Amino acid sequence: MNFVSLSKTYDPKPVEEKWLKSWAEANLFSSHPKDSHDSENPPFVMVIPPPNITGALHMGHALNNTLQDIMVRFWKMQGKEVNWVPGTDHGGIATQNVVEKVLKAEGKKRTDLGREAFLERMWVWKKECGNTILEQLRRMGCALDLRPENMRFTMDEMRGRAVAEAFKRLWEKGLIYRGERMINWCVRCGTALSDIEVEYEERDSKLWHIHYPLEDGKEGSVVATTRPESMLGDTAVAVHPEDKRWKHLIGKKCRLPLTQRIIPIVGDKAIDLKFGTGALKVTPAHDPVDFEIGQRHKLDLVRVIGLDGKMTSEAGESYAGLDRDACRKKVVEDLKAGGFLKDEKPYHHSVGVCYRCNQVIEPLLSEQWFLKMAGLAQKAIQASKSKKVIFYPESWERPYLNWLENIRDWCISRQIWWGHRLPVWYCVKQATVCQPMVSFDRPAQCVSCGNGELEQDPDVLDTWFSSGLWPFSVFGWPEKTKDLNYYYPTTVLITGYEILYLWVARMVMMGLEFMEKVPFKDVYIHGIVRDKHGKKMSKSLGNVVDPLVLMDKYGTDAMRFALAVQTVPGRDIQFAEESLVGARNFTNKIYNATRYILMSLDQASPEVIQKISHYVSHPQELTKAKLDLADRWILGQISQTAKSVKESMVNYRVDEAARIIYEFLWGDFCDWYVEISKLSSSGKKAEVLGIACVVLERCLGHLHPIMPFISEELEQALSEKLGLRPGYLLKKEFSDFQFALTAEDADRIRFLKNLITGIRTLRSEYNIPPGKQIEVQYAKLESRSAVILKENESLIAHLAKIQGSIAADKLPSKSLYYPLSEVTICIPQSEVDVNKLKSRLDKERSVIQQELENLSRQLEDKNFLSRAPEEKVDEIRQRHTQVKQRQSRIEEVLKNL
RNA sequence: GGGUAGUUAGCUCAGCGGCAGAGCGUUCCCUUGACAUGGGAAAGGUCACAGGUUCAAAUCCUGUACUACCCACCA
Repeated sequence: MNFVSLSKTYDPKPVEEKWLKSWAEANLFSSHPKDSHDSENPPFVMVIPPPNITGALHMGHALNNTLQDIMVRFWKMQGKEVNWVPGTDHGGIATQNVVEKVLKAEGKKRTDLGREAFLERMWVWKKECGNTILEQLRRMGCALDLRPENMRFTMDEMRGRAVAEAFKRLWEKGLIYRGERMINWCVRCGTALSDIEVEYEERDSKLWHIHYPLEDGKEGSVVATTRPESMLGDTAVAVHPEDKRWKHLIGKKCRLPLTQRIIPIVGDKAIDLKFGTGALKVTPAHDPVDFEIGQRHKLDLVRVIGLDGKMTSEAGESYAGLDRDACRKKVVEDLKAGGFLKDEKPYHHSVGVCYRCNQVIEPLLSEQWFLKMAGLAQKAIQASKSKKVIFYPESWERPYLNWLENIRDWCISRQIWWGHRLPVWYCVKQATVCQPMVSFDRPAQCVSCGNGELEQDPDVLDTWFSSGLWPFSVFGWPEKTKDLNYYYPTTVLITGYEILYLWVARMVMMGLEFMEKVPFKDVYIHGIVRDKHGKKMSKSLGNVVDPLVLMDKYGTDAMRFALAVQTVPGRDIQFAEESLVGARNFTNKIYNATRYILMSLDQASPEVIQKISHYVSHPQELTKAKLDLADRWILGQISQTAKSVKESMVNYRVDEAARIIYEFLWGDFCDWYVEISKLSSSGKKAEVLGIACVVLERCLGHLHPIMPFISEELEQALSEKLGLRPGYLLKKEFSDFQFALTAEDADRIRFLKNLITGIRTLRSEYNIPPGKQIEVQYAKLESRSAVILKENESLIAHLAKIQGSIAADKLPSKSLYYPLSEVTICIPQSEVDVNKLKSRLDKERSVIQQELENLSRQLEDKNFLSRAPEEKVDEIRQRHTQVKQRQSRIEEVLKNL
């Protein structure tokens, strides 16, 4: 790129395209396993949370993958062998729903196609959607080896075998069982769900009070319910045994309204005396609590709601076939007509809904496959308590433990088509007699009777079952592969808190069960990306932002930076597009700073260039050169920055790292050093330009994990200009460079910055044009400060735009004054607005007065002097001296006005 | 009902024992030869509230209020 002739603003598009192509061609992101695991220098390994193939990636993915890519690039640059394993997830119900929606638009249902044809459609979808996702990951600059042969998919052959093997082992261990239980049924999706796949939503409804008369028609009990339609399946009324209102009824029978059924009134301690009427209608077939009560009292089960959400024939002639909602209306009407409805109160409560389609969940009794969790959870709890798994931030450990401690068996079977078919085979001839067989491939014959006609269980596994195996299935488990040996366990998992239980906890359990090692050492939990008002992004709210659009508009680096700098571990981001403007401006700043340095290099002689490139390759040599204060300062700053950035990165504080680089690059480097460098004499040029190049190059290195494109572009342009061997930043080895700023130098810089700012403030306040050269007098200058001023005369002149300066013994009259601790700055003027000057100084006086009082109080406090650390006391003393000096200067000026 | 996090400038958020910070927004000045996607300067704060610990609290502890989220079988 020709920086001199090209535009003044950075254009990310061509740069991104260029490097994406270049990185892919260089196969920069692949990893190769070593024969043995080196525990001294373990590889950095991460498996991607495989995106569901439900559509395009959203901002959550952008954040997740930005964070992962930052860690990957960072550790790669630290010289680690890095493997970031890419893949996608089949996404079970979610994906099936998406394709069903597409079919619906064509006027078809999945049942019209049949299982086989439908699955074909699913695979077509998988291919398209998978490619879209790949393209997005690529565009984001993710350092993933996305070649087809390196891609994993939860439903590819290898992962399929892993799933079947895991199922088989758990089955043989007796951890998987089949049974009829109360499960969560999604009427719309037509499948069972596990407990954590049910979400709860607050809804406005009613609480109906219904009179259940006694058998003989006399006054019985009044029950309270939110689900009147379920009364058709009631087989008892339950009251608390100690409830004075109702306990006399226990043992009696009542007549279930709208039916001919006679049901008992039972006493059960599970009843909450304070709720509703204190009497509960018991529907054992359609409510988990009622089911338990039913078990305790040996009640009948009457199923009135079918799998399709319609009332069954058991509901009675007038209701059978009605949709559950319609039935509710009719039941309420009928109760009203029959005089049974005693009350109808507005009621706000939470109802369970399907996490994939938002429809109300129907709890019902069904035969399903379950995985026993207690033992698995116990090991996962231990792993966390013994710090084998560490959460960042650690506040997520408790919810994780809490969930595991209260875990219930996992319903793993789903009645959908898209997923891993249960590896269970039945003998067609004698299904009830012969043993079911568990195997990935179709067994040749029935083990019990030798019959060859076998049928596979129609159910598929919960999509999270295969996800749970991901950290080792990606490496070829159950085969003992080289990959598995070298890469497992992985280093860190980076994911959002919304799938802590669904996924993270399951991976830990499965990893411990099958690999006997935790699947990852660290878990970095990030938040979700919300809109600028703090609302969750959703299609229905219309507040969804497409990462691709943002990348097009502001550049990928800008989007990545904006996300990175706003991400505090575990916390949500309120994301406003404005934040991208700031990030985009930052890319422009970096580009222009580099452009300026390249332009300067253009003007340098070949000898100077050679010298500079020597410095860039051997920065330590700079310390031997004759350095000015500003040179020493910026070298000290970059050293400090390097240290801080690394520390933040190691602790997953990507936001801190981003902020540190931003502040250094813009605040220290551009605003001060580059400006200062502009006045360097030609004799010193090689050193100053050399320092600028060294500092900039290192800064680009630190920036690379966060902003890979622009850093690569500028670094390579710089290398080229300096005639250095080109190479990717990712592979670049920066020699260790440390330069410590002395306390004296730090103090000198502080003084100079205050001085320059002071002069600028006066200029600004009194509308002295920035370009106008003025003269400054330094009144009552200390001898030490005089030396600093003398040594940095031209620097001050340049930055504060002053023409000349003289040291004065007394305060000159008719001046603008700006008292510092060490000197009083005076700008002589023909006309001075004394009142304005006075009011500012008065204000400063009161501020400084307050500060001085605070400092004095501390220094007079014996407890402070004896108990505070010595360096703290020294610090306060020093500050006290400075503030005191400044105060007396302010007083002096005020007296003179 | 239990738990977790948050409450700091107009907005979005850092800071988490030792001078209250950044970005955006606001006001003023500036086309200076990297950048107006820029430079310089300024205004703006009872760090939610009440107690406590400490020489010292925005920061640690306790409680209160509000907000958000998570968990739980409130019919």
